[in-house]
Amino acid sequence: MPPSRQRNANTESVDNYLKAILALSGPEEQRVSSTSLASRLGVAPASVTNMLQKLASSPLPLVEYERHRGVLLSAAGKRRALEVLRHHRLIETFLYEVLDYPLEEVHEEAERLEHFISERFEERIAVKLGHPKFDPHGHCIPAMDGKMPKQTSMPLTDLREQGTFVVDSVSDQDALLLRRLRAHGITPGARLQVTSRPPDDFVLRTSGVSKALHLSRDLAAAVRIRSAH
Amino acid sequence: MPPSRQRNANTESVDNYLKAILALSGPEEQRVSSTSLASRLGVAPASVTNMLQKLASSPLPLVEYERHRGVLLSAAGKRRALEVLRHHRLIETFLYEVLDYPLEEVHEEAERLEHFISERFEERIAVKLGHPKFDPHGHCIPAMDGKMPKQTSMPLTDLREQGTFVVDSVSDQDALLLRRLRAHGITPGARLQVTSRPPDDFVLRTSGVSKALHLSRDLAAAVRIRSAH
DNA sequence: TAACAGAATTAGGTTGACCTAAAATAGTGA
DNA sequence: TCACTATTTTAGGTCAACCTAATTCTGTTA
Ligand SMILES: [Mn+2]
Ligand SMILES: [Mn+2]
Ligand SMILES: [Mn+2]
Ligand SMILES: [Mn+2]
Repeated sequence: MPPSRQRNANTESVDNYLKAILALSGPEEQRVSSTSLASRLGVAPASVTNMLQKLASSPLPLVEYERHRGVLLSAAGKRRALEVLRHHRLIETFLYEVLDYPLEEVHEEAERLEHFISERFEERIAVKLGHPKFDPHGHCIPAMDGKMPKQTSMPLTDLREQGTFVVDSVSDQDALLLRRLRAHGITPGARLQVTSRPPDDFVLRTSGVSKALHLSRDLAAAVRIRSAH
Repeated sequence: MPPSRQRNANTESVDNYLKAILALSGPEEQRVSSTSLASRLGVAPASVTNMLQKLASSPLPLVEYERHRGVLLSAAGKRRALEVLRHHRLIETFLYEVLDYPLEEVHEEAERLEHFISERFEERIAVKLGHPKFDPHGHCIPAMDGKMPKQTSMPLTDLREQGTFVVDSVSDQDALLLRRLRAHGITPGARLQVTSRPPDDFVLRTSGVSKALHLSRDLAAAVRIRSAH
């Protein structure tokens, strides 16, 4: 038999599918289409269909799947997805806080390691970090029991009015965008004064800086904000 | 194409073969047989033959292989094996020093993670640890350029005379043995007074302890000693 | 309501890493 | 030197995770 490294008989690939479904189904837990999964995972749609059929028809199904109508995580699938997400975000925090990684490099490393650390490793870095609630991008870290508070932030690009806000989080998906945001002082917790009428244009002022700055749409799309309490 | 995670197109499996060949060929770099590899790696001999043929016949061969006469690492193969061994031992040291793992648990975790950390991760933990020369079992850590000082220690079971020695290193292969050794105070650096005529019997006295202790042969085989300078 | 576009699935590969069983080879000692 | 045994290799699988190309389904729009 081939070696089963994973405790739950989950492979790296399976975990990545589950995480992708969790991310794409959003807070309302909508069904996720094969194509959206394919494009997020960088595989062919046919590969997705295959995998979904397998995940749905195992003894303990990880997804609910109906042909032509997309997938949803089952209870077991969601549990596992949150476990992997916890790994991911704890590792990111660890790399940033303990190993002094630059913010834009933590994601790629975490994307790999999340699948291979033991429960002991997870627990040890959590203790070392003082059981953090947020990762360095501002994303919240699922608790050990899978609990995660509801999102209260909104995408900067959804903003319809001027005002002062706080950067809630930045997307970890694109290292380049992330570096550009950081260069502009846009990191979680930073104060943002939006001085133009979105969504056409994003003219803002950050914390101490007097010069206004203009954000391109793709940069703005990577930022979530909340009211400046 | 399947995703190529590894920088050198080396897979986890290939790395494990290279490391096993390095370990089994010993300081004299003797040829290694298929069966010894099979038993160390826990795979069928036929699988080993297959893999060796592949490793030997790639554009940049990682091993020198002749049917029925065993394998040797090529220069490239040895370089890679030492790189992975460096990962392994740095990770062990890191788990022990920074994450407070018990000694007997570091090996298993390192055995997995060694294949998945980046060069950046390697460099960062090395810095954090102050570029350590030895892992917590007392094994020496290959330098970045692959250099490693010659072994000067000997197996406790090779001892033919009484005397006082220092524990050089303990084997990391068996967690249970390791725990028993630790319970007896036998850890790298400990002083050992051997009071019986080996190799029949291993009666010893450790550092502060007055009571003599009798070591079984399998425990003794897991210990390497050097003269108490 | 029929046709069509786009989404999704099926059919039929490939590749890596393993397996078992059968065949071949090499070293040994009668 | 010949036969026997232990080692090693070959032959012919499996399984996971991917692929492309062909086919089928669905929701919309003429
Ligand atoms: Mn991943
Ligand atoms: Mn993150
Ligand atoms: Mn390994
Ligand atoms: Mn070690």
